This record gives sequence, C-alpha cells and structure tokens, in this order.
Amino acid sequence: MNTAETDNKYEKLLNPDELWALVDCNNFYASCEELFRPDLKDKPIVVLSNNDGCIVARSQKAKELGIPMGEPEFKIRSFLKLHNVAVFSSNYALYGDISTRVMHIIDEICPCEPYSIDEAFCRLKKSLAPNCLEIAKLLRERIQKWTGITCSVGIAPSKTLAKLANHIAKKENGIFILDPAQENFNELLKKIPVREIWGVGKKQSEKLRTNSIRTAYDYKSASEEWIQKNLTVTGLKTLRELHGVPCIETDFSDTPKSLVCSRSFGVRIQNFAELLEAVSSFTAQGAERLRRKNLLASGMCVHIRTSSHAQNCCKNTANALFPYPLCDTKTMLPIAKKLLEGMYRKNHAYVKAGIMFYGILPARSIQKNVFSLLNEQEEQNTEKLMHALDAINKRHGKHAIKFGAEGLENTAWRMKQEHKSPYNPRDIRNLPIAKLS
DNA sequence: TCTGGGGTCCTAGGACCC
DNA sequence: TCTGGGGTCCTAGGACCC
Repeated sequence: MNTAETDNKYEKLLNPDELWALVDCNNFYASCEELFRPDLKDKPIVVLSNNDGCIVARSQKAKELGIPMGEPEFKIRSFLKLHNVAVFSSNYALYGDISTRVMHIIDEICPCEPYSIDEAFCRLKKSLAPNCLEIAKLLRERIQKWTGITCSVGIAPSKTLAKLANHIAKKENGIFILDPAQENFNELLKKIPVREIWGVGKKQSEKLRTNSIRTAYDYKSASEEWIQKNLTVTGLKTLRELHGVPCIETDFSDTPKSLVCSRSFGVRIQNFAELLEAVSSFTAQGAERLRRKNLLASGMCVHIRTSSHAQNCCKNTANALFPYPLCDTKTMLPIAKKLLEGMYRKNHAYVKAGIMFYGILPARSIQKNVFSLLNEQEEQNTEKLMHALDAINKRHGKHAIKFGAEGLENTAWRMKQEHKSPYNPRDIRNLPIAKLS
C-alpha cells in the first residue's frame, strides 16, 4: 500500500468532533523546588529518586550541563559539586500539592483528565478549533501566574499526536498545534526520532531502527501488518494515532487495579526480623492508602529481592487471597508475615522489599458477606480501631501511632533522604516572604 | 560502596477441562 | 498397543509510561 492510499484510508476514520490538548509542566519537580528557593532561578537544580539514588528531574540549566535523566547520583557527585548544582531529595508531598493546584486551574478552563503528576489531557470540541490557540495561551498564562509553574501545550486530533505536539512546543514558544491536514505535517514528523513517540521505548526503538524505521514519519508509513506482528496491538494503536485516529483510551477511574508500596533499603538486610519490620511497615502504609481512598483489596503479594547489580540476583514473590476484600492492617499483617516466612532465605543480602494489593474494589460496592457476618462485632471493632488510628495519624503526623510489627523510626532499612527540602505548602510558616521596599 | 517507585497492558506458557 | 486438540484461565515476566 502506498502512502497516499494509507492517508486516504485513515482520513475516513477521522473523528471530526474532538481534539486533544496535552498540558505538561516543564521540569516539574525541579520547578516546584525553585518556587520556594527563588535564589535558584536560572541555576542548575536536580531532584533525586527515593533513597537519593538517581536523577529524576533536572532544571533547564541542569539539562544544559548535560546531566542525563536516570543517572545514579554517586557517579556524578563530584561533577554536581563542581558546577554548583542544587541537589534535592524528592518531596512528593510538595509536588502532589502543586499538582493538585495546576489540575484545578486546567479543569476550570476545560474538562481535564490528569494523566500523571505533571500532565493532563483536555478534550476540546473541534468546533473550538479556531479558538485553540487562545485556550492554550490562557492555560499557560493562568498556570504560570497562579502557581509559578511554566507548562507547554500540544494540541492534535489524537493523544499520541498531542504528545508529539507538546514535544515540539517545548522547543518552540510553549504552544504547538499538530494537524495531519497541514501541509508540512509529514515534514514535521520526519524530524522526530521514533524514540520520542509515546509508547515506543528503548527496546522497540532499537527493533524499529534495525528495520529502517527511524522517525515518526517512518513509523506512520509502516504497514499495519508489520507493526502488529512486531509491536503487538499496542503498536498498531500507536500507528493509527499517528494518522490522527484516536484509539488510545486512558483509564481515569478512581479505582486502580493494583496498589504498590515498596522501597529500596538504606542498607542491605540479612536479618529476618528487620525484613519483617519493613514488609509490615509497607503493608500498613498500603492499607492506610486503601482506607484513605475508600478501597478494599482482594489479595496481596509480597516481594523481596537482592541486588540486581550483583551476579546472583535473587527475586521472590508470594501471593495470598484474603478471605474477603478488606483494608484493615490488623488482618493483613499476619498474612504478610506468613508469605515472607515462606520466601526468606538466610545469608541473602536483601536490598528491596514491597507489597502489592490487587483485586481492588470500591468499599461501597461490597455488601457484608457471610464471613464478616459471622464476626460482626469483631469487624466493627476493627473498623473503629482503624478509623481511630488514621484519625490520630492525620492529626499528629504520619507514624504518630502504629503497629509494633512496623518497628522503630530509626531502623537502618529506612531510606536515605539527605537533601530533602523542608517545604510543606500546607504549613503557613513555609510560605516565602515578599518584602516591599 | 552507592543505581526509584507506582502504575498499566500484553503475551507466552502451563494447567486444566472436555 | 495405539494416547488429540481446542478452549479457558491464571501467572510471570517484559515493555512501557511518568
């Protein structure tokens, strides 16, 4: 099939009613830190992953220094020092709060579907197309003015193209509209490496390259059969989206399919008691998140592993279905312990552990079942206990009260956070002070 | 010496059934 | 003695996203 035929085929499928705008905050974590440290404006800033492991965000100046995303901090420590780079441990309470504010602003202008902490898709009626540019300008200006965060806006008929439009916007003046009908559409796609396409990762881009598919235009021109055979149905959806045909649904439901709580340790652990403390603590944190979101889990999985950089990396997981969907820590802790006992091996240096809840359901969808009716009084007591526990922790701070199995605050396995900014936007004492002269 | 965490989706392969 | 094949369900693992 030649390109002209392909284009015609997709033209028929075009959804005439909708456009997508992708709003993406620039250098989000680094920009959040900068809000509270105006002295760092236009300076290189990096934010580290949990445990102060890798670089997960960089300010524009840090990017210009050539600091790569995902680089382990210890490898470039002296470089960071030499160039006076401001280093922060991640402060998710801060980023989450700023994110909520940004999402509210977007939602007031047009209905928004948050996609990640720093991105949201907005559905625009195509009848608004003549005003797209105005809407994009308003989004950018208001977010900048009300939060201090700079964002980019990409607009196109499919989410994949909106992502590419955003990619171009970041290099232009912050706004770009990508329309398959525009004359230079193919020329624009020819400039974008295949790796920049949403859904094409490292492995797939290598595979594509060995088959001479190097740019977004090459991908768009490939045959459906070849793409589906080599990149599965997900790749096929991407192909159609590149032609402007929306086929990727994003799941915005409030009920996730799974919920994970896991951490790398500050030090290696061999001792069962310490490992159990960590797993119990993750179970308690996960259960608290379930209760906060009014969810129940049908089962859980515990995983532990030794270093993946060592020669004999050892990974273990163990699953258990709960007797009925639940969210109370008290019932979960003995289950987690039993799962861990079945996997733990002496003399292994464990570096990471975690738990995952699956089969998640909204609490209101569950009727009292046979099991819980048998112990109604006990169940009510547990519910009261969990409610009291959450209330105390909400009022007096995280970990104000907890289960003995979770261990003490200062145990060695807790993660390193040596560069954490002290800012909590909900605490008035943290607000920057403006001085008028 | 030191390399994140929380998600989703898809596929292959094994177990099981008839 | 000779011992099939197709469907379904589950799970582990890979790839991808931010």
